[in-house]
Amino acid sequence: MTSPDDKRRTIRDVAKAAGVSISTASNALNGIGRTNAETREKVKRIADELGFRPNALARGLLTKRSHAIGMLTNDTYGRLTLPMAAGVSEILVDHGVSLFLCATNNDPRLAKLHIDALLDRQVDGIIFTATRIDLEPPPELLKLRIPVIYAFAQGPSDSVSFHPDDAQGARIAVQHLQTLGRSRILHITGEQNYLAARIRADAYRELAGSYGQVMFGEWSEEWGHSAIDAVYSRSAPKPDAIFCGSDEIARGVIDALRDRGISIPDDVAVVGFDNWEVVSRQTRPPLTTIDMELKELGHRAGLAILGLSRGEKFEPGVVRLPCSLVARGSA
Amino acid sequence: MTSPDDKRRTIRDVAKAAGVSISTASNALNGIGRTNAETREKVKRIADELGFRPNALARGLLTKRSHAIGMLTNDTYGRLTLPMAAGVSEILVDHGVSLFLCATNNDPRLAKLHIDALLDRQVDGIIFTATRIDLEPPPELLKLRIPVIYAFAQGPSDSVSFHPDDAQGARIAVQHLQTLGRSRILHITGEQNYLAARIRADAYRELAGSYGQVMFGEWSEEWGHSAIDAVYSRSAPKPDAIFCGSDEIARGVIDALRDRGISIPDDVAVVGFDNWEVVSRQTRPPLTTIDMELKELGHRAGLAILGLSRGEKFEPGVVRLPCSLVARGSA
DNA sequence: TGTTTTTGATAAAACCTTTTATCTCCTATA
DNA sequence: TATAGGAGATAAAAGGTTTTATCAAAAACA
Repeated sequence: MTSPDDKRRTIRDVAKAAGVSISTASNALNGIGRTNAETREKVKRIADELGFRPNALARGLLTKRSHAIGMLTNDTYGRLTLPMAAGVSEILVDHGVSLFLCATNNDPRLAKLHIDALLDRQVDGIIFTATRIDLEPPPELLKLRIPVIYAFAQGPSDSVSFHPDDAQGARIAVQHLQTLGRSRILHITGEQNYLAARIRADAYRELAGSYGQVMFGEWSEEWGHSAIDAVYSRSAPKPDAIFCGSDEIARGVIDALRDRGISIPDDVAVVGFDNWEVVSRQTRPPLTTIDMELKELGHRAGLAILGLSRGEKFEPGVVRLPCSLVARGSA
Repeated sequence: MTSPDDKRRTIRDVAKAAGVSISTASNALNGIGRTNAETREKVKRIADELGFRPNALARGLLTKRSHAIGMLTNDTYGRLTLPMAAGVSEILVDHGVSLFLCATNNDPRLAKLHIDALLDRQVDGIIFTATRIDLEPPPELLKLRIPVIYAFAQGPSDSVSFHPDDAQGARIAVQHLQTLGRSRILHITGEQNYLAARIRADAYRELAGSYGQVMFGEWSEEWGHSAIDAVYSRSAPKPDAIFCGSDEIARGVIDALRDRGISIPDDVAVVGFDNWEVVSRQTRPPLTTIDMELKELGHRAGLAILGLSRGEKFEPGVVRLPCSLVARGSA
């Protein structure tokens, strides 16, 4: 005598308890085929009573759809990746699809290992995410039989990628400052070999007028500091607003300005980029900044991979999702 | 005529190409049963040439081991969770086990949804992680047939949990300050209703001597600020060192001390807690702080769940993993 | 030479579902 | 009345693997 909870119930148990065949039980539960409404209800009720849940492995083996997708990411500390993963997950769970998380640490060998494992598990698709747009995805991804979506990363030309609209984000930042009456707007940003930094800088230049000037440097608070030191140690006319390439840079900028007794936003207005709340909420004053809507980006990527895995077609190319401005005290 | 890469190769293809039966192919590939060394090599070679990889669904269906485990987490912004997930993943990938990531957003309904999905997929085990130790895990976890590990979270008494050793972490912080010759050490920390905060505070009190004083507040930079304001607006003797409950608090403390022209570490030494590099590397001076070794915690949790899923036994209870001190400029 | 072991290989069952093809009743039509 | 058609149910195949039981041939033994 074994206890009733000893092992999982199978559809065979349900069928036997309902006094029908396995196929009838399956049809009834899935609501397909020709089934009498009465038996259908009975089977469903009994399945419920027994706590029956179909074995996803068996189902996937037969239907060739595992209802799982893989997400490849190259970072571990996750300021960019995790919001996206949360967005993806939110969409998937609503569709009964689970998410494999694979951290590749930028190691091609590890990436291959993970991709193989995902294929072995018959995932319905793969989302590749990166910490910067212009990062090469692992070559193994290019020739798969399953769909691949690139989020915050650049896929090959016939693939579909989702990026934040960096140019639009830069524009709304500059326009916000101009609406506040600022005309001498400086742009302090990160490394020039980041595509996103160049796109933002270009968009900024289009609007900034003759005063416009871009200072490339690093993605660090320290660089924000030293950039301000540089600006105020030269004789050129001083800015009345600064658009920063990241919240961290903005934090350094704000700290440096405060050290000089410059009032924010009265003397100089500051706008950041990222809306990384742990930074942007903690500056004094709190930082007005650009939000890349990473969770929404995850939503879109999730919907896309679901659609593709069902055979829907998507226009190849880069989809740029609009950024939004979060107004706080600094501008 | 279909192209050779049209679909995945099955073991049947390998068997046919090698001129052996399916069972022989299986035995050869897995190195079990009685197989001639020569045929074994041949089968392996041909499987390799064909790029054969076994279907994990079929294998899991039969062996009842899916070689996948689920990780339940309640946060989305991931400062604590993601390093742990990376640690777990590192261990698992070495053992050919994949990781389902489930973000529950602290929503019990969502947690149940995810747990059910994991069970349907026949995961070999579940790791529950949280953002604070004293957070109730979802009740569904308590009565599963598969093993559950609690990481950074408190399971029932017969379960196995992994926590950072908060008491030891607090002790090495205080001892470090004392080694530097400081005797008036203050403890500024977060909310008292966090168990971790209370444990650290208790350990601190044991060592701090008569000057010892704990200021509970919030886990924010702002609280660090206002705590310093409070300390310096009263007439009591001033501290020569401050042990902070988080790096964010420490950052607020350092900024406030600098505003007052107090030199760090000469006048006041500061130690943080978390080693959240984006904060601790950016303070001026850089922050000496306690690292909870979250990745190592992930390693241990991963090894534990692997062991349990193979039927090994683990002593129930809480395993406390030692923290380490990272010396930078502030103390 | 006849019998028992050992070796190597295989057929078939099993895992749990879904789906196709079949089958049995009934009812409606000619 | 004979036949066609439809409703409802089912047996069986399929999916890809592992494993058990079986089998044939070669080797070892008496």
